[in-house]
Order: sequence, then structure tokens, then C-alpha cells
Amino acid sequence: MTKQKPVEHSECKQSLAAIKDALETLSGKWKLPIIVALKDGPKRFKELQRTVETITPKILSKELKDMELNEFVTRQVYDTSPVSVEYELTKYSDSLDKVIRELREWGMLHRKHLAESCRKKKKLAGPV
Amino acid sequence: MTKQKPVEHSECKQSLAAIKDALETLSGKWKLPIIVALKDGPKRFKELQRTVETITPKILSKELKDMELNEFVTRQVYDTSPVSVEYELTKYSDSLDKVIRELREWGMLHRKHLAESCRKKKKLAGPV
DNA sequence: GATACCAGTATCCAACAGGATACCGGGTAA
DNA sequence: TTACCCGGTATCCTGTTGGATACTGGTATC
Repeated sequence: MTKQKPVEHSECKQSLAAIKDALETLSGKWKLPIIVALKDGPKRFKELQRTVETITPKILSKELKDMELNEFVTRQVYDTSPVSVEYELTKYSDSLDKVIRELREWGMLHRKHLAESCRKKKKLAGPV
Repeated sequence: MTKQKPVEHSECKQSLAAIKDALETLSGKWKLPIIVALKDGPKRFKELQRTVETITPKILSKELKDMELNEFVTRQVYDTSPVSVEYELTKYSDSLDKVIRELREWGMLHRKHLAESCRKKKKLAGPV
């Protein structure tokens, strides 16, 4: 049952769709920053807009709706006046932590790798 | 030093760039399929084009160049006649296995989650 | 009554990924 | 010498993502 290769070809092929789902869930310019912004507690719409700098309301709205569908955030409307709306990370969103940690670790490894082995002019997402 | 939260806020914020790198490395329509296609040994250009169905030569060429820069594949030109060109996964590309495995696992979990908890009409990358 | 804040929406637009199609130069086989 | 395989390139086109800007309707504040 146990094999040498950490990722088997057939498994991988069968699971491309799952991987794609996961990638689509996380990729895009804003999803991670929004998750990060919500990590230290619920926030209101404008608050988020201020925290996640330069995001426009249209995009923020769209992303939040998407994250709601994915059940990463809940949207709570409070009957204050004027009404206030709070977005909060769900428990389920914690299930992303492992993936995110792996991505981060690999990303850092990769930066080191490219920086050391040779100076390929690959553009990274920021300064090394 | 040790905290409860699996992913800490500050860490996460500092590492957004690394995560972005990792995501950019893997996302896109073709990178994973090409990696999969190369998992069982080196392949020539046209061979790849046939294996990774429906990919056009332009895109394949571009992706391979990108993967070469990232040092996931090597390009070997053999002095046969006519010359043949072989692409092969590097050892370094194995470092992706862990990330890919996590992505796959989370993707499968997520499909199950969405399918069970309620039938949100989120479009997945294929049939459940 | 004027102004400002909130939670968004509407409209228009630019950039980029990816696709369709055609083509190229070198070689080889009929 | 015609026709085809190989490893790509060149050109043009579309669809999606994200951005700029303005606006709305409701409430509070001055």
C-alpha cells in the first residue's frame, strides 16, 4: 500500500480538479489579505476597506460574497442605526491554515532556492 | 514562543509575498497538468502536446520556459537528426509534492464540505 | 437644510491570460 | 520535389480579473 513516490501519478491525475478548487479558492489578489485582515476579529465593511489598503468597494464586496459562499466568512447585520454589518471568519476557515502554511514554507524555500542557486531574473512578489 | 493559533497574524502578513509566489507558481490552467505529464519520465515537445490534450504550442512553450526559470524542468537538446528536445522534471520539483498534497487534500475536504453542509451552487472544477 | 458616514451598486475601462490559426526553417521519407 | 514531422514563433482575438469613478438610499450630525 505504501509507495516511495510522495505524489503518485495516477492519484495526482485523478485529483487535479480538487487541486484546482483549492488554488482557485486562494488565488487572486485579495483573498489572502482579507483573510489576514479578519484574523484578529470581525470587521465592518468600511473597516475592512481601510485595513486592506487600496481595495475598492466593488472588489471587496465581490470577494466577501465569494468567501461567504465558500463558508470562510459570515456576514452579520446588526440592527443598529444606521445598520452595521460585520464580517467574521468561520471555524471552517481554519481548515485553510495547513495549506497556507505549506504554501508559505514552500514560497520561502523557493525564494531562497532561486536567490542562491543562480540569479535567474524571475520576478518574485517582492524584494528578496 | 509557541502559540495556540496555527497561523499567526503577523507571520501571515509578513509572508504574503511568499504565499503569492507559491500560488503564482502553481496556478494557471496548465502548470499542474504538465507536471503530471512529466511525472512518468521525460517527454519531447510534441509528445507533451499530445499528452496534455488541447494545449496549444504557444502556451506549452511559454509554460515550459517559465518552469525552466523556476527550475522545475530541464530542457535537453539531443544532437540527433533532426534534433530532438526533451523536457524532464528536476529533483527540485519534488519539493512541490508536499504543497500539492496539501492542496489536494484540502480541495477534497472542501468539496465534501460544500456538498454536505448545504448545496451552495458554488461551481467546482468538475462533478462532485 | 447641508454635509458626512455607511454599505454597498453601476458603469466604464485597461491589462493580461489563454486560445485559434497560420506560419517558419530544418530535416526526412516517398 | 512534394509532402510531412519536429520544435517552436507570430498574429490576432476573446474572456476574465481587477481598477477608477461615480452614485444611491438611509441615517446621523452640524
